[in-house]
Amino acid sequence: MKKVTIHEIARALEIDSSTVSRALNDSNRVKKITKDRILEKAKELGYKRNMLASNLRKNVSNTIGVVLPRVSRHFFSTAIAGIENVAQQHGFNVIISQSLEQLEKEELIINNLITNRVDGIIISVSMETKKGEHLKNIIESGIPLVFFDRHIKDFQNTGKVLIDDELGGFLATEHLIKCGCKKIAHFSGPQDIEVYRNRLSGYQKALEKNSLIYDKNYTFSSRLMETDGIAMAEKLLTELKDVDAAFFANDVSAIAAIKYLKKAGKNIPEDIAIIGFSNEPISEIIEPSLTTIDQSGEEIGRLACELLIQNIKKGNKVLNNETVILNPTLIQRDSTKSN
Amino acid sequence: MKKVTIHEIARALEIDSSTVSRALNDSNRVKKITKDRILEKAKELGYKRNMLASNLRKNVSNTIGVVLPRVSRHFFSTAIAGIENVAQQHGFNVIISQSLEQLEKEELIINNLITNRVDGIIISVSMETKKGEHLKNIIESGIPLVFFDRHIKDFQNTGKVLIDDELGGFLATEHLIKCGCKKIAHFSGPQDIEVYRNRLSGYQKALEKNSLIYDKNYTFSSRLMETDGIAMAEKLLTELKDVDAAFFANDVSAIAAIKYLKKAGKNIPEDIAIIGFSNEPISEIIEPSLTTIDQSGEEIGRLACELLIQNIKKGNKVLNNETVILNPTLIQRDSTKSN
DNA sequence: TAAAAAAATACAATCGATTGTATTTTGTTG
DNA sequence: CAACAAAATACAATCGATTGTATTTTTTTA
Repeated sequence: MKKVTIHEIARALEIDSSTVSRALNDSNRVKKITKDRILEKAKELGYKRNMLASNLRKNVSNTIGVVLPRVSRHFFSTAIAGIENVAQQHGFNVIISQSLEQLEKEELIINNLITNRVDGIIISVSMETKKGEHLKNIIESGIPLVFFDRHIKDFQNTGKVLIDDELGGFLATEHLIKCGCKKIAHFSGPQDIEVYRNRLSGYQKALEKNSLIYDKNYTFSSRLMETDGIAMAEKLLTELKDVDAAFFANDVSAIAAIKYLKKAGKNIPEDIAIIGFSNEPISEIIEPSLTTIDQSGEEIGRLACELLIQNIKKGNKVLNNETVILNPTLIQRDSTKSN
Repeated sequence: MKKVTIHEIARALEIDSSTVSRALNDSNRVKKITKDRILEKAKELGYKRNMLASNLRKNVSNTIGVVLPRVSRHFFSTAIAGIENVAQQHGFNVIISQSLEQLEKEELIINNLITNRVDGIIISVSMETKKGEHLKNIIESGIPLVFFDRHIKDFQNTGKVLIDDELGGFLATEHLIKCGCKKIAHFSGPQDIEVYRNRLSGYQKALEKNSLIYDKNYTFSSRLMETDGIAMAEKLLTELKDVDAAFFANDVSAIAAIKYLKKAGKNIPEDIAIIGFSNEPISEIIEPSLTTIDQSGEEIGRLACELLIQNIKKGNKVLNNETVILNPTLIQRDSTKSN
């Protein structure tokens, strides 16, 4: 097996390996002619720099770790696109890991990123992540951290790029109200997750502003998977017959509910209006197409990565721990009907 | 900033760093009592092993690189799930990179994986990848390589895990025939891509076996994007009025066509039966739900990873370069009607 | 209890690249 | 062309962990 190192090259040319190293890094301490000879020999031998060694010595890794619940969600995959774009522009590699909403997996991943000495971490935490003990390790290891979307409320010393979920919840709810709905149920996610609390709070504010009564018996929490959507639809058909609109905190559950309600003979939006959150691609395909809130994943990814790289470059200096908040937008489709 | 190394621990306990290293690796060359002292001190100081150093010394990276067109496609994200599962079981990390169907990006990624000394690579190549010069580098660097799904036909010295696309095309077409369709159009992808050629060939074989005439004027090629699906639907409404069934080589185009045809007043499957390929989640959501071919991404990922790890463990020995071929299955839904 | 065997620990080289400092070579100038 | 500056190159330490070998300590055995 090939094992070409700078020492191989040095030996072949009868020069010192330090000169080879400098030549390969295009240092001006090496004469042009020597440089050329070295580069040629390197190509000839099929030399590939060993990043492990280089990074160990330089105490960097040139790599950004991205941790998120799952890559298959549209919002996250567009965020990845944004992150990769920016990272590439600055010469960083990106490694992506999925927590699959499991805290234990997230801990493993984080530990792994730390031991692999990534230069920075961008994270959107799992549904099971309440406190951030494992995340504190990141800070203690001196690795810059940026949250995006799902964050931990009181976590200090990190940048954050968030969606104004309260505004999103508000927009969704007010839209339903404008459609003439009077009794609006809200199906939220785990309440120890900031984003879901905020969507709920936006829902409350919209009700309040429009003089509707907030009744906590019309608010539910679940993990918002497909099965949860079905369970909620079932609930709408039985216990919640007076409800004329439902605001789901994500599209997946909203769509599962729509399918179930249709099968049960309900008309959407006439009998019950439905609104989701996230603007997944399927929300456009389902019939009726789903009114939802768009979060601009690409932009959030881009901004998170820019903030992170800014902090990586600052080194030990005071980091930029600002919180950037993006505005979500309402995408009106056929599952709600404004009159 | 903290910078705890085994030497820190060694100094604190006035022992040698080699003993510390062995203790942390649970070697039986260290007395239980010493081990305990070391582990305790390590925890106290917040020690995190530096994988860069460890991997450099051991000449491994414990990491598998995965290269694929895009993580947002359902097939690929399920394949990732399969890969991650197996990798985790064997103690490997996975780093995922997207080529976004661009050869240039794929080359950058590969180079990067090599310099980062990953232990093995799993790849599904981009649409632009015809020859595999950049992939040869992988082999030359002694890194085991496994293709999955999209591969390069004559590439030697690698494992492959493929879908039997010809069978898939055959199943799809024969299903349409069994539904009583007589005139079946096929909308294929770029013909320089193996998988699409194979699906076409399965289509031909099914026609032949059932004594239907293959007419190449009823076969078309495109990149199978949404717009292509619409263009094909348009064609069905005008030039191809005698067609009573259409086999699309992916779901995205099939769904775009269904939407267009419905809008034009066609009944599916009565007026025209439609079948797709891939079993994307939307295919279940659209109305009528789309009959399609499932590729079992999870399994392909799992098998690819198992094969790769097998080869990684073999070290320098002769690798297992078998080609595993998986059978796709027909998922019957409402866009076709068997009688 | 002394010698031999076994266990525990220390020493030192190593992985491959980088980098501060020392030395040699080349170039410039009076 | 001697003297000095500048350029090019060599030397050697280093990053942090691992590991073969040497040494010390403990245990076993005769």
